[in-house]
Amino acid sequence: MREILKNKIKQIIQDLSQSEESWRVLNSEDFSFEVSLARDEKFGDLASNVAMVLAGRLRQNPLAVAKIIVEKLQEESDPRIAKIETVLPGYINFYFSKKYLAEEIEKIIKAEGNWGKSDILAEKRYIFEHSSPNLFKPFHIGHLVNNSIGESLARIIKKCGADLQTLSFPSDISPGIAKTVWAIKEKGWQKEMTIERIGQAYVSGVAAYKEDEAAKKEIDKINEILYKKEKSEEWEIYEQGKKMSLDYFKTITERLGSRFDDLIFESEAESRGKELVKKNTPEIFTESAGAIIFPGSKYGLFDNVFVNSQGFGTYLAKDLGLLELKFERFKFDNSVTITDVEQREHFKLVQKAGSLMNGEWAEKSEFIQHGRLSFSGEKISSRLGNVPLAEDLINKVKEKIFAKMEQQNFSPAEKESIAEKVAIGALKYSILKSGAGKNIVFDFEKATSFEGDTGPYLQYALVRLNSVLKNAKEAQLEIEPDLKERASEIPLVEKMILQFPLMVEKSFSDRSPHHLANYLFKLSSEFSSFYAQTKIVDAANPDLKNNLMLTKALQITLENGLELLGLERLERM
RNA sequence: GCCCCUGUAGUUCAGUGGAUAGAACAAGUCACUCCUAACGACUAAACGGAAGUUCGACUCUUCCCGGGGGCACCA
Repeated sequence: MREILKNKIKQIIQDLSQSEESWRVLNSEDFSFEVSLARDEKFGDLASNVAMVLAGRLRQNPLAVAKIIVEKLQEESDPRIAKIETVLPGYINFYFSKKYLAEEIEKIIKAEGNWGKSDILAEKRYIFEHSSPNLFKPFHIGHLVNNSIGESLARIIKKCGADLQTLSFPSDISPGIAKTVWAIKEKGWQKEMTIERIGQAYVSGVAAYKEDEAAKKEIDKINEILYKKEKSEEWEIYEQGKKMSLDYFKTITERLGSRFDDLIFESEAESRGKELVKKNTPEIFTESAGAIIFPGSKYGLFDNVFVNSQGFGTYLAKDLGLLELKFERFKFDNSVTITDVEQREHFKLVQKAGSLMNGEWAEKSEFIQHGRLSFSGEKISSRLGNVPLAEDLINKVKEKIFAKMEQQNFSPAEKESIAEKVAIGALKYSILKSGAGKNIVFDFEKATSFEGDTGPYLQYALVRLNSVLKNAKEAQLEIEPDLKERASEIPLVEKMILQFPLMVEKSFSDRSPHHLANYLFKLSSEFSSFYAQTKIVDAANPDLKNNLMLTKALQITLENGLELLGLERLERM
């Protein structure tokens, strides 16, 4: 509809610039105007600033310009538009007709799971890399942020029509891993290795490396063994730990709702990256103090080591190797990688170095960042290191939900399943509701509160929608289109539904699901008001059929929306 | 020190150069025998500072102040 109106207005301006003397100035000039969603119900449904954009050029009063355009617009009537008005300082506001809205609602119900789909990325192939774990290190809440945003963006990109594959890049080789292997061996834990013990070993290995000279030497030796893949006791510990860490990674990411189409390991990328660096020295890289560095300072960045003086690739070389591996293994138009902001500058380096080797690599690769977490209020205890583990946080939230559900009669299994979905939903939503690149202040009380702008609020709205529809079914009220116009005013929530696809696209173009999250919250909130005012399942209500259609369309919108955020949908809670 | 990001109610966040800067939580008030109150209605409360560009700036530019990140062998 926006496009239709915009084109009509364009046509009018073109005609006027040919017929009217005073409009001739516009002829060759480039100007851009908008037909956008009205920001408030009072301003209609769509609004255009075209008159204000033109007024300056025409040296005419914006309102007068608006009136001329509206006059032309009204020459042929459109059944979809009920009213067009001009308002100071020069806006043109459009109001949808009831008929148009009823038709749109019907389309949504027909589209069902496809509602919200767009084709802005049709025919495009994407690979999306997120949730890359450090094997041998615990999956902490930083990973939770990466996973929540990454998973949601991946789903949004798919919804925009792209053919998308997901990828994760587990770190399975690094000095940190050597420290962990050393500690496992030292403690004799290889016989009874657990994921918990691996986490503890990482912490004590790191400490020993700093404080104990002898340990440092042994660890450096182990590091070499691991990089060179030498058969040894340490290598066996490593393999066992790697498998266990990887299984754990799969378990936790599946619990969060993610599955990966493929994994590329850092060890593989390391050897590839190292070769690349060596091959391009001294043309692109240079030797310095026994290491090979990329002279980023030549390009306004900074110098950093790609291959260290021991001859091992640092993570910069690994990411370079990964670039080559991606292009070798996958066919795609765009590759997106999401990492923590602390890596922002480093990826500029990788991208610059990559572009010097192969222009296509940099052109088709995009590196985006999510914000960091900090804490306020109650501290979440951490069993390992100083960052709380994702699992501990989820479980802590679950406890609060169990407490809240005490009075309700759910079977233990049902209770468990609801608590799990609500807990993960609460955490994910608290991450997704603010801009993806912004730092998040993680307040335990707020992140786990179930009131207001929260995941559970959205899930609860859906539960209510489902419940209303169930009641309607039991009362044998059919959901069917009714061409009779609504007797009452169109509720705001009905108009808001139409914005859903726009929010999906906006979330994609800003690479941030928060637009969708905020929209779904506003939609749910508006529905809650409607629900409080209107008894929907009421055979005596003249708008019964319209209300049932609306409820169904809302259910579809919220279901599809929650799916895109990666929140689980619930029948009851 | 240099580079990048950021600064909106008490708090946590929204806000395509345009119409009265929106929410949520906390505070205060009300409602609640009715499709699940994890709900609804209402009140009070904010653009870090200074210049500039513009018909018009929270939004763009510059400077200052505050917060975060990066700057050589960790990722």
